[in-house]
Amino acid sequence: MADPTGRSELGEALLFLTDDQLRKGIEAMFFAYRGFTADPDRILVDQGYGRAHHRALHFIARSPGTTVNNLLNILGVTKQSLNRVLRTLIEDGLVENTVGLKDKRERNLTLTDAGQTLERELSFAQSARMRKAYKQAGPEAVHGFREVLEAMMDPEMRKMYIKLSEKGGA
Amino acid sequence: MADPTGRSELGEALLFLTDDQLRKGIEAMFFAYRGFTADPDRILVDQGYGRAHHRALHFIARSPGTTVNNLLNILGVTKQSLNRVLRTLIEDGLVENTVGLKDKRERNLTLTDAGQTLERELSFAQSARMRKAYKQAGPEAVHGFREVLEAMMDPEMRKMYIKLSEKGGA
DNA sequence: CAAGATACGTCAGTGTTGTTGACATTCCAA
DNA sequence: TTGGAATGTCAACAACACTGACGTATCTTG
Repeated sequence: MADPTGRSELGEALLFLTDDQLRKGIEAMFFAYRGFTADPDRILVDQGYGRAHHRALHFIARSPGTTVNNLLNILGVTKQSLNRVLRTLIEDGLVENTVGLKDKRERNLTLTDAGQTLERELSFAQSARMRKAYKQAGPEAVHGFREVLEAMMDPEMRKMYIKLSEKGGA
Repeated sequence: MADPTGRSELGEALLFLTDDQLRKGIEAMFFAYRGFTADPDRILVDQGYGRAHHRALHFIARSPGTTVNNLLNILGVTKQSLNRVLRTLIEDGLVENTVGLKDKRERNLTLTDAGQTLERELSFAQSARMRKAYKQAGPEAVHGFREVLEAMMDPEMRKMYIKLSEKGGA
């Protein structure tokens, strides 16, 4: 509401769907995502890691004991790519890799204490920015924020997202 | 409003700032950004281009005649990195590079007809997803979406974003 | 048990995108 | 006019993603 695009012939109900509004949304996503990743990136550079390491740490922390295959589905990368990242994390003693109990083909991934420490540091940095943004925008805006993001996901990603939300969020 | 997190001891006013809510926001950004870039990426692969080419095309289309330096500030990469992208786009006849009139050190960048065609195709694909998400979430949600994203940007990025918004959006 | 499917890891090759370093051109100001 | 700053270009290198192929261990099914 209060949408000063100057084009009123469509009626106010659809003004938020003009090309200009959509373009603003696109550019907002671009610039915001840069901020979103900036703080963890700074920490990771010092350690010789990249964004891929952060993602792996995050989702292992989120689902301790998860399998490689599950992580693959969540992250949407190839196993070769993930393997490179996991290998360095295991070598550096941040992630532990144990043979599955039920199915010995599987590997269960967990964070070591050192891994948890780094993950919490990254999470804290990213959350701090998110908290500031949330606080500044207010609860209603946050609700809308998540509504739009959720509607923007591919269906399969949305399933993952909801599954994760339910797990931690009840 | 209507925030069913089940934890009421903090008082409803701050429930949207719990660690769990912040984590959901982080994961929503991650999954949504994948969707956000998925459609253009598919188109670009066929052409032998990447996401960097899309970004360059987008912001040249947005500010025809812009300089390399300006683009550098917007995109936040090194000039060498941008130059490689620009070179291929120029070689392929999608972007035109003319010596600056006032300052001959500068290069003014514009899209050729072919460049405009591709840029519109990419923009259309990305906008289509954004439109669907906007329509599904509704105008109020869209407002909140943009509020939060804007609050998440680094100050300098926010300046760029607002400057661009004003240019196209008046 | 034999055969096929599944889960994971690895090697080789390629492409995009980021980086640093070196350099040419142009502008501006002392 | 000369030196410094700004702008843009070329070259080499590193990080990280992808495809394709293969090997091993394990599970599942006929």
